[in-house]
Amino acid sequence: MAQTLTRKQREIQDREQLILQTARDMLTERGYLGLSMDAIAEALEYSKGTIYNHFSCKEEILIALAVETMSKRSEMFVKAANRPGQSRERLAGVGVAAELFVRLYPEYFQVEQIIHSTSMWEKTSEKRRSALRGCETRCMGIVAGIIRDGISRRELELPEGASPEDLVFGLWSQTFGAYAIIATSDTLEHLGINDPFTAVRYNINRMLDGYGWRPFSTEFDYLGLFDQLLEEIFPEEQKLIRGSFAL
Amino acid sequence: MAQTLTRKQREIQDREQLILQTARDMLTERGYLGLSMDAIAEALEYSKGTIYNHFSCKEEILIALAVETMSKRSEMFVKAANRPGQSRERLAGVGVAAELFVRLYPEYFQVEQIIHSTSMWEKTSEKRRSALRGCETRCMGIVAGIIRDGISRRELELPEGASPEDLVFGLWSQTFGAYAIIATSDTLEHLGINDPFTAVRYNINRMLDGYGWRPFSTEFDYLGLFDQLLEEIFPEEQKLIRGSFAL
DNA sequence: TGACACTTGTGACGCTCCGTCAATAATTGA
DNA sequence: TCAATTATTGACGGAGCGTCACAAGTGTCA
Repeated sequence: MAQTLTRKQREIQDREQLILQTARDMLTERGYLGLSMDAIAEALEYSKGTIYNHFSCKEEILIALAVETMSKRSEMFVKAANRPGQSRERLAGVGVAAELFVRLYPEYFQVEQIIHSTSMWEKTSEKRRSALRGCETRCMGIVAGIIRDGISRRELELPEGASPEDLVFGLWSQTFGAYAIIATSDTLEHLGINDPFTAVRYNINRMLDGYGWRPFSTEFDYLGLFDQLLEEIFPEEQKLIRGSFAL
Repeated sequence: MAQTLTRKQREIQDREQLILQTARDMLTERGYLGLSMDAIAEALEYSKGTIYNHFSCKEEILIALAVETMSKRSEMFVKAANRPGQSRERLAGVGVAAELFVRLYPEYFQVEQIIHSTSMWEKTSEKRRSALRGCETRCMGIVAGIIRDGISRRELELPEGASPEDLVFGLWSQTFGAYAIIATSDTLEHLGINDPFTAVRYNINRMLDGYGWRPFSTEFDYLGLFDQLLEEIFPEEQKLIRGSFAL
């Protein structure tokens, strides 16, 4: 009985994964408007009611997808930040993780923007919302930790009145903004931006130089380090994006 | 007859504005999901068909709103860039315009994100799409122009392989990302970011310092200049946001 | 002025999708 | 075996989009 019960429960849990996977595929292939509860039910050959037993509304599915993906992201951040080295090198590792992430999960930016922009936020459960916030906080915490490490190692001094979080915000906006622009503009080339990913790396290095974070990008080849870290920390993931440079 | 015809045409044109205004209000008040064609028709006491004579679908209204707003933005950019002075000062003026813009039209970020994220882009007319791209290009061109001016005045040298557009991209991502985050997170304080707008100004200055754009922010009080420019270039608009600091 | 062509406005209609819920089927426990 | 509990179903109501045949309004000219 406990046997059967758990089997059933396992079955249900597996189905939840199945639903999410189907939803993710639909979202990737046919966009937000192509994602419908009826379509998911039909694709999985379950009735709509069953889907609703798992997720109380469409938004719950979306936010669940976001949580799934974001939690992968924070794992990648941890992995990168754990590599020993100078503070700014470690931050470069996190940068690699961030860039790799958007290449592996380009649909995430779609999901995130929809969640935040369509006033669906309120309809979602507090549990999932806080899970998502948790991932966000964790990612930011990792970066803030590296910054504090840099300060204590005297590789970086923040000016009066600036908190590590302000710098985190700078890095966050820079990357988020850039990746969101990259993901939503079909072409940046007509604007004269031929290699946006490199431009992001470059601009961030300039900002860190401006903060006086040593060694400066003039003294150390961070751009070279990037590729090196990519192979070193994420050998598996790296394979997946080989040759898909242009996004 | 020409008389009557033009009166009618004027009437129709006025109605177009009325529709857009109503749509904008609805969007601001009740979010994207609260915006419906039926609701607009009812609010204006016209039938739905009449609304559809103006805009062939909901997305057309959204993109029309975006064009309207973006064109205001590019006007503000022009106004700011025309102020004489050193290149970096002039860029600061554009920064003021950009910040003022998001405070005056916070709903724009919602609209832009929806347009790009819901696969509605394809449904809109090429005419409006290119109008929107035009505004975008214009804004970027202004910034690129200032950068080129800085280079020719020898206040800035770009490193090998970097184009002015790459720096424009950095400024664009930084501001876009920051404002998008500000607009969609209900609170940044719990993350330790108490004054995000100042943080943006600060981070951008650091990036420009990193590029070696003189005078450096250590030599010149750009943060003070910001407030000064706000009063000088946009005295009218400034009044509108008085006291609404926190967004 | 009145008949005719043309433009503009209308709202019922068909369709799709969301989320519900009473009815039905399956599973469990005794 | 059978009653209680739990899971599943799909018809249904409701909301919104976009269409289209028809109605109302406007201008033209004899």
